[in-house]
Amino acid sequence: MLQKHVFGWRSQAGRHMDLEAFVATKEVVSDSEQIASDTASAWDSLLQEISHRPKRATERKQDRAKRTEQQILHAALRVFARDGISRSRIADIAAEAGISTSTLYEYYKSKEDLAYDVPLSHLAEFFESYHANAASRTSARERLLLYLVMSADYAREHAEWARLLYLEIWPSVFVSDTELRHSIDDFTRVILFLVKEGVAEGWVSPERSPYETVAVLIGGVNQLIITWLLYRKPKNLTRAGTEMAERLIAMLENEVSR
Amino acid sequence: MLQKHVFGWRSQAGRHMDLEAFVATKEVVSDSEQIASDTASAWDSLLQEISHRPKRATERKQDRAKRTEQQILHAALRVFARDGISRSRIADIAAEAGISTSTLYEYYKSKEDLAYDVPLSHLAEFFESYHANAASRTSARERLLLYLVMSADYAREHAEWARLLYLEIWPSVFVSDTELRHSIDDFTRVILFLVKEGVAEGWVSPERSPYETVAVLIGGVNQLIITWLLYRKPKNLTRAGTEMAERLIAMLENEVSR
DNA sequence: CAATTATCCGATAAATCGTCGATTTTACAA
DNA sequence: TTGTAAAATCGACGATTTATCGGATAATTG
Repeated sequence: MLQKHVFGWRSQAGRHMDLEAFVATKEVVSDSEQIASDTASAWDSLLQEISHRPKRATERKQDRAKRTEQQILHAALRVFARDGISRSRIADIAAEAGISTSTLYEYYKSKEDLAYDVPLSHLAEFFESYHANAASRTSARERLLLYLVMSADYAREHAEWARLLYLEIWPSVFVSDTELRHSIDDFTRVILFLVKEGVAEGWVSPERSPYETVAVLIGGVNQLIITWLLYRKPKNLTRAGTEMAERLIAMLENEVSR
Repeated sequence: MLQKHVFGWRSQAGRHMDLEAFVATKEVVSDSEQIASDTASAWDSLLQEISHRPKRATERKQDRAKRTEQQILHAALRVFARDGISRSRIADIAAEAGISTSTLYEYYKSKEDLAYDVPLSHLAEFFESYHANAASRTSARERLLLYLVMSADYAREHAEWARLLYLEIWPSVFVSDTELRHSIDDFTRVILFLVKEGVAEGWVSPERSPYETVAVLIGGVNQLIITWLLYRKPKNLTRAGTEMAERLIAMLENEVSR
């Protein structure tokens, strides 16, 4: 059981992207076509990396077990979203999944462990969904707009999951050193990347710290989502998310064009 | 024990402010002096209300007990901030406070109950501190700037408390129907009030939903604070908070002056 | 089909929460 | 000061929940 911690846990696969991108952009190039292509490839690598981050170290051998794992995750999401993590009982989740309590412990070593694994699959799905939709967008501005709009809309579509992630897990300190933390960090890395591209494209002020700009963007959208999750206001989250995203980007543009 | 829930709990005192403010501003007035005075009084009433929101229904009779209550709150803050709420043990908190576990239950009926009471006193202190500092500011713009800057700075000064509030409690759904939820709502009400004043003063766009504007402001500042709590970046939170606040307000101003 | 491994579960240990009655301390009036 | 009722404290104990372990059952492999 301890072995799980020592290795196999939190694989480092896919961590080489930064180096590759670094090498790629350091190549001596002369025409802007080449540069654009490099940037594009860095963008693809980033998306590739974040959607392929490995989920679990231990892989189940039997089909039945894979089904059980899915049932546990599904049941846990339902129960956690209904009762909140701290009020939820492992026994309830196991019952909901149609297995015994001890079987659940065969899959997850603690309630905390389970809670941190539940949001992962949806997060990966979001990244994949974004990856598909972003293919047609060429400018960083369009990509960023889509990203912000989609994150609000995804929360609306998967309210149980969003409730768990945004209201209970996202800010928690104790997610550190967790696969989930890496995925959450990935979420912000995408925005950071696009903001830096925005500077290159000339519609984001180079005078401002990109990190501060990221905080403004994520903060605004998340605050909107959290308010919706808590009070179901605004009624139409999709539209509010679009308006918020467009407004935030327009605000950034205003900073340079004056 | 159930009685505690039925009454005495979550006092409604101070809930009449809205009505009073409504009546005041509906008075027929002709000159702008009078309007300004009314607005000022509404502002004072708001600050008055939020800093005097009653803390607990049950008041301790003995000096020793009041000291004990303080010791519990102090110990709980330390332990919660160190271990996180869910990992903290009531026994540890009691030990840290120098009392027995059963005595602690004499004061708080559950760990959850305790966790939701801990942030209250600091929140009240923040409001009082702001109230004092805001006295010299006359425009809504200055008051809002001060509010945002002070909230970031207060988090820096009281990092343990901020860690508890921002990373564990603020977004939690289960704070609903709690005295704490009212205080957190108060926090946003102040900003909402100032945003609406900003529209009247002409530097906030009337085309935008005030609620959306509030989300942008709170979201940006909170995201900054959360990032600092998690990663201690940016190093200098006070300066970063000031920059963030000034930037956000400038962004709002940009929306109208073009 | 036998051997091996993976999965599942009932029984039970361990940890933590929360309660109760008895005891001590405090506030205060006489 | 002292008696007394109320307030506060605590140790012992019950209840709930988390987590473990060894064996039974099912799947896989050769």
